Amino acid sequence: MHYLDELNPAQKEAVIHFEGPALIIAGPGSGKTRVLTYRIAFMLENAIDPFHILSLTFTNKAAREMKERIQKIAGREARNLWMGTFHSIFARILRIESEKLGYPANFTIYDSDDAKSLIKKIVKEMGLNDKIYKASTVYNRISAAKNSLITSEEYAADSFLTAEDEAGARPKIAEIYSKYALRCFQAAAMDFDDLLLKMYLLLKKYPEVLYKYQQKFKFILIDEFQDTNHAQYSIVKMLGDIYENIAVVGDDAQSIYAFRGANIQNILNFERDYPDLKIYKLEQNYRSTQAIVKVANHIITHNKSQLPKTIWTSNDEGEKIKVYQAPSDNEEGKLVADRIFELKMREHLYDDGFAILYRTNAQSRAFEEALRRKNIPYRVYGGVSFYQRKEVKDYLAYLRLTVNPKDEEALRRVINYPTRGIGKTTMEKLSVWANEAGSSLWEIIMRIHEYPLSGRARQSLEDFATMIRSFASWLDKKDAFELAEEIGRSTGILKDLYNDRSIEGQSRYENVQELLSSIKEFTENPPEAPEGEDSSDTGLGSYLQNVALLTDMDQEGDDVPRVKLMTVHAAKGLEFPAVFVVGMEENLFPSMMALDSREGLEEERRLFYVAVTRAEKYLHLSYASTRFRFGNLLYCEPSRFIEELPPEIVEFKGLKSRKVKTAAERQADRSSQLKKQLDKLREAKKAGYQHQPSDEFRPDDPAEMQVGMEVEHPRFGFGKITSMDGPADNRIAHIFFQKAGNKRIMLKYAKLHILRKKQ
DNA sequence: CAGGATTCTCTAACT
DNA sequence: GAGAATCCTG
Repeated sequence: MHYLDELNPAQKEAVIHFEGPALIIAGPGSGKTRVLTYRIAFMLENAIDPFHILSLTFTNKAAREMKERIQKIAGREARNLWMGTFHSIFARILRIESEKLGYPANFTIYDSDDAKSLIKKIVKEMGLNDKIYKASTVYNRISAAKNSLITSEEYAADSFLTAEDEAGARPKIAEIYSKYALRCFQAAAMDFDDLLLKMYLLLKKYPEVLYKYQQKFKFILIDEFQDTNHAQYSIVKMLGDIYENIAVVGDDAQSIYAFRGANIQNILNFERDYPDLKIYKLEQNYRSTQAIVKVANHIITHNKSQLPKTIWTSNDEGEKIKVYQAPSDNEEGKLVADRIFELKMREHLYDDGFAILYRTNAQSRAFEEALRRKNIPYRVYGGVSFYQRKEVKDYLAYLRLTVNPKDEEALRRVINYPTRGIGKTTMEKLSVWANEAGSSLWEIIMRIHEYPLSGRARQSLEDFATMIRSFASWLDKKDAFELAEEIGRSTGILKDLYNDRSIEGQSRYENVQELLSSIKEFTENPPEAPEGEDSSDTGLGSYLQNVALLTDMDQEGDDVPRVKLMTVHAAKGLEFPAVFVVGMEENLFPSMMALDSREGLEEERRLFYVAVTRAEKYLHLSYASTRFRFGNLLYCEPSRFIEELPPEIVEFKGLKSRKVKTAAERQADRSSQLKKQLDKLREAKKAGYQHQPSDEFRPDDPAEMQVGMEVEHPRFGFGKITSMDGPADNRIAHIFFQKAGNKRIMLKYAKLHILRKKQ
């Protein structure tokens, strides 16, 4: 049978019309991957050169699997396809074209920890309050700018952005951004977002480079198009501008990355940008039972707008969807473990047929414990990933430094680990000199004899530099594994970790061993490169390029079947016979952060839709009435999403009534004690700091307030009244707070304590 | 300067 | 309640 005959008419259409712009709207379980694979296979069959095909996916795993499937149909030719994530493909091109941007080909990729740590340092150096300029806040702001293709210069010149920052009492963000960009450049490093921004700038600035890749990628395919952001779309649009052979596959109902700048509008823009666009709709679901499809369709109708489509299935009706209530988060864990055990016995499922999906990584704990108790093997995906562990990062930092000694984050991480007498004071001196000279720390160390530094510290620095350089001299002679082992030995980190015989110490040592064996795996089995490219590159540099963009999901599969635990986000694109969506509570799913806006809530609902549509046969939802969060016990109410389920196909287990609280009751809950605590924390977070009222704080009579007084506010801290206005019965004071900046305070509500009458 | 003790902070998702 | 940051002491 020819593979095209496996397709339904809609799928077939989408496969065989491979020229010109195409939008394939693919509902969950509608054979999207199959269409993409066959489309490429069909192209190869029709004499399209694989070197001319670029296929972009969201995970490395998806790319790898697709490539394998294409190889099965089309043969070896398939390895010449360019297939990968946006980030990894662009990183590859940027390495080739690096010198145009003034970067070396061996540039480092900073992960978000590296980026935040650098931002933190810059904030400190600028003498700013790190409570207001929190690394994560600043990072997010810079990241959003980059994903909108705004460089640091453009940012500083953009009056809207800077006005926003000033209104948020963070006027220095533009300055931090430009310093950050400079420091990354000096360190020969790019962060995740740079891989997009710099790629865009490269194509924009060098028409000949653009032309080269336009000619190379005559056919472009994009998976999960609903989750692309502005930068990604702009780049692809440029690349496809000559031939317009762009096929995108996506589902607006599964758009769950708006928080990262993903833009559903991209789908609409796409229609606008390509008027002769062909649209295909894949509406038949092959994955799930009728019950599950019905529930999913019903969920999504609560959202206001979406592209019209009707998902249907010819599968069996299947079991009703079950909803469980548990008294606490731990009980929820037990309950789910029990159900898994039961279902496994009753339906003869394997452990890897089960997935537990939650909203936040922190929720995994209760389930891990319960599964362990029942001896059910499981694996947690995501969370603190393997590559984020301290010992792994330390080890990798040595490897990074060997390849790129300018890498400031790597240098700082290991310059005194294991301890070699290079302390804080020395590092501060180095920083100052580096800033003065506008160069990297490494370059200062190279010329340390030109700087006034006393004997011991200087000797240590020189020894350190000699060691790193000796590693570097092995780069072309040893493969990644040999060199990594050598580095572990001569730096003493392997011994250091081995000597710690505590439980945690042993696990750290094991992690490092696992890292080493994954490096060995890489050298024995380097990822297949297209013909003509250096495919035998098993060196350290090549390994690091690979590892920087790996995620937890890309880790090797298991020998034993295991229950899978992950966030709903991580489950995108996956399917399981039995799915448990847990923690179905207000403020958790939907997340508290999302409740402020309609868009936020609708994204949560799409997320729920994604969770539900992962299930093939059995779908279970659960929630807990109490839960530990923030170290204290919270009373929880069921998620509004539970309320929205169609009652006729839902079974409520062990519940007195399926009635969930009314809006009024919900409002009442909102003012409960614990809620207040959380709200307070949230506000403090917004303001960027938390003021602790002093002991003698007591509110004074508002009538006494006058211009020029110094006052204390329980939240904003200390400040001075600069002016007052408003009618006598509603005086509004303008107060300049030392930390919070200017505020307008309504005297009749605010609690103010007078510190000094007038100066 | 190092290592231990203590305090602080954070819990939304991912490349 | 964990992990990081900071403080404290030898």
